[in-house]
Amino acid sequence: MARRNDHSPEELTDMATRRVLDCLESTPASELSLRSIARDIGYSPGTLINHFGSFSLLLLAANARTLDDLYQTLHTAIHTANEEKSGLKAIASAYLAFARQRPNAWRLLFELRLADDEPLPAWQEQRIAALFTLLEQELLKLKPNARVQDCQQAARVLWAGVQGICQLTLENKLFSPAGMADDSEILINSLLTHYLTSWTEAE
Amino acid sequence: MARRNDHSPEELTDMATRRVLDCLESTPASELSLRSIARDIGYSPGTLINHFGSFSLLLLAANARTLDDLYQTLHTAIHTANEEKSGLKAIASAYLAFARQRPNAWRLLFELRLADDEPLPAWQEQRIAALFTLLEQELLKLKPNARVQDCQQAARVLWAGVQGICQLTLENKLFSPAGMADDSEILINSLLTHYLTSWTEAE
DNA sequence: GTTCTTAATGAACACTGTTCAATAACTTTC
DNA sequence: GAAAGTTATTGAACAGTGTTCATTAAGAAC
Repeated sequence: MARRNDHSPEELTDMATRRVLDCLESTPASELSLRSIARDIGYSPGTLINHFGSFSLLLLAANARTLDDLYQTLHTAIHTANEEKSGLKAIASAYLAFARQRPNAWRLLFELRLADDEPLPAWQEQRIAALFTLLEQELLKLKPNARVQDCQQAARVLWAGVQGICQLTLENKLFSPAGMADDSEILINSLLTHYLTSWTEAE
Repeated sequence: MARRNDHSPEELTDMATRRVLDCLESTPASELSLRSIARDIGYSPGTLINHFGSFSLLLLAANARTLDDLYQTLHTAIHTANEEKSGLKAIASAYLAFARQRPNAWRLLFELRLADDEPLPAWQEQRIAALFTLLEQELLKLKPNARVQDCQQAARVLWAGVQGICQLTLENKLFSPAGMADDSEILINSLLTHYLTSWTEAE
């Protein structure tokens, strides 16, 4: 067969990544396949490989969409903060809700490991940096005289901590004994409250 | 071919799981295959399926060994604690060292997701419960009048938090800006110090 | 020594991601 | 407008995957 030209490259990217995310609504990432995605959008496997470079890079392109959605979600969540619920807690809640609502797409964000000779593209790093900036700004509000480096560090500790809680609860790997409050919302709240109490007071 | 009987079932389990862990020393879990493991130990793929039930369950059996090693490591680490380094920090350090030393085996502990109709076997849950107990005991030492449920909850928050830090640094996904102290040891220390400062004082 | 049980197998199945020569539709040149 | 050049798309082939299953023969039971 020969060139068809009934979709532009941008349209192809859009169709393929959208199809990936649609599948992830009901199917774990491990059950996706290049061939089924190609079949679904009416192209051959080779076409997708030509376009994205590899199946992994197609998934990475889908991750970019997820990251954009996530950024939007967290960004608007900040405005739901009030005197009882700090911006950071609002962000964390929104993050947990996002992970719960789209567990497969969210997991793929962290599961996907590229080959060592394929470094993470710059556009992906920028998206993640933007997320961290969101956190750092909130931390600075909480402790206006904090050093920039301390905010950066605390942002990473909290991010990783919340990430761990979301992940382990999603996978049911916290094995909470009966009688223990184990809603991840409560665990996250405990993490933020205790950490920030000491962090804002320190020094 | 017919039955060989030159290895007992226990020996077969031992050979196969050991081979899996040996491979993980130099190869990520995603590159393992049932067929290569079978080839390496001189059996057919079908034999391993007969014995373990599926490739995933073979990996799960390998995870059991890793969990046992991890428990031993953490258990002995407690004794390195002194007045400057609490038992919890000693455990966290040992945990990080373990993850760094055997990243592929450590990752497999969390990556492996069984089908929904294959619940985690009891012997696996017991191993994980033992790890949590280790933490809860240390927390009780730190705050002798704490309620059991609070120790259980704090153990899970800290475990998940340390887990998140280990994972994200191992995957290089914290994108630490220049000038920020980003050694995971420091991040973990920040998490434990701040969280525990507030937690032990609370109420 | 014969029957019964069962561990182990190779072949088959339906997949997978990736490569690549062949193709035909567009684009450019004359 | 026709010929030459470019390139998106393809099907077929490749080497691999996990799993199933009838067939086999060694060991156990009688």
